[in-house]
Amino acid sequence: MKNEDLLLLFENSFPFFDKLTEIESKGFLSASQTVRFEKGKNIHDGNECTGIILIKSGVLRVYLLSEEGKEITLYRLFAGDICILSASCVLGGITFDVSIDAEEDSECIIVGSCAFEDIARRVPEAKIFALECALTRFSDVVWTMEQMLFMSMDKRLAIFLLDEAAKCGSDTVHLTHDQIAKYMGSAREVVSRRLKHFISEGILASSRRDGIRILDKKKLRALAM
Amino acid sequence: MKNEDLLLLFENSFPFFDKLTEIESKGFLSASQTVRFEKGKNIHDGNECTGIILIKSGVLRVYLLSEEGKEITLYRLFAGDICILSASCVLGGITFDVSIDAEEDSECIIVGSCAFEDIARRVPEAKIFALECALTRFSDVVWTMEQMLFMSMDKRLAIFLLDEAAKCGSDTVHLTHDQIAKYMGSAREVVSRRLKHFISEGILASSRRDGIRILDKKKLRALAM
DNA sequence: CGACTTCCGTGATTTAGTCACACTTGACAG
DNA sequence: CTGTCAAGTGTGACTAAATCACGGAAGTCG
Repeated sequence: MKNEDLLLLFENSFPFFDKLTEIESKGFLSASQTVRFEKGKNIHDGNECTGIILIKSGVLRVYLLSEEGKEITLYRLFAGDICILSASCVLGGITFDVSIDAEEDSECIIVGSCAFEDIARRVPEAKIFALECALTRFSDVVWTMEQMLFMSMDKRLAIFLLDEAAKCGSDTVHLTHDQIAKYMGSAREVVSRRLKHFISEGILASSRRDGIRILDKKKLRALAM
Repeated sequence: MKNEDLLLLFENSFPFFDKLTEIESKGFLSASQTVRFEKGKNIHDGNECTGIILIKSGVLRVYLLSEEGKEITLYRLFAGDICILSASCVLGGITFDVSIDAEEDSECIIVGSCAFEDIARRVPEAKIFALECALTRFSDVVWTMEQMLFMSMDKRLAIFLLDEAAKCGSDTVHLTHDQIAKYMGSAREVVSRRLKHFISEGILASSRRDGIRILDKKKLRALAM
């Protein structure tokens, strides 16, 4: 990637970028590297401080991982989004660890956390940006939590499928039951059974080749209410 | 409360306070009022923007409330703590609502959100302070979430009781089963049954008058691991 | 065509949450 | 010193969800 392109991208992605001195922005650029992750690959596992990740293309999944291997997806990040929790060391007050996987083949730019930390110390706008970025994720997490606690499996599944269909602009969702379970913090068997139930009601159709297709969006929406 | 005392309190509680001009700090003071809440009273219900709450004494409980009346406690605030989510309007990116109750008779100072918003716009340090404050709560919420998802009821209850005992510096916890259930996002019956189980194992003793007393801290700690 | 992997289906069991109702305890008015 | 009342607790029956333990189908590749 050419340096001018990178500069342009940073100007668009980081609102504080025009507050930096020439030296600072050069340092910022030189601490950045473009990285490709193939689908399914782990990007960050909570131990080291990977740095700030800017997603150029693809999808990243940010999740909690328990010692026993159970997962719950906190949120997902798409092209243009910025992942700040992979650089939690630059944020005072974050005491938990997340894991991050590439959900699709993804191209990202990683800004080393030290470089960012240095900027954040000197430029309040940069610090504010990072904190605000983290805070929008706070909202995502609370939404996930509310779903888990207050909604039935059927409702959550209906919401998930509708969301997913809307996101990829099609009525068909290409995900395995196991993936869905992990997004929802549930178990594959549970998802399978609920899906089977939906299919028997004529709401969905499913095949290995074609994935899960939504037949009756109205009924599904009614379930999601 | 005398104005000088309030000033001193603010200087100690808000690290950005010495960055304010005389006019700003006067405005800040005049937007503040001391309020007493009696035990059990609701302080904030998510709709209006109450303002920033500084706890002088007592305990506040911050929780999510579902439409059906189900609750989960996110965290609790004690003397010296600052509640920022009651002024979520000053934080960009917070899209959820919390409810807040006084868990004990509490004395608080409430700073009007408009006044704070005004300061935050002008003084980066104030904004950073508010965001960082919110972020430490983010960590609390994730911890709560991890407990709910990854731990058994017995383990969570053991952790809760040990925490509680440590907090009040005694081996006896004075809470009803219903309160405990609400802290843990569970149901009273479940808590009752698990407590009964603990009692039958000789880990706890319980009476209406004296509350729940921890007899065998070692066993309880083993359960909490 | 096997051999293999990934994904899915299903029953049995356990844990947790929900519902309905009865019992105990302590407070306090009469 | 009782009745009455509310708050807190105990318990069984039921449902939802998670977990365990399989076995079977469908695609993949040597």
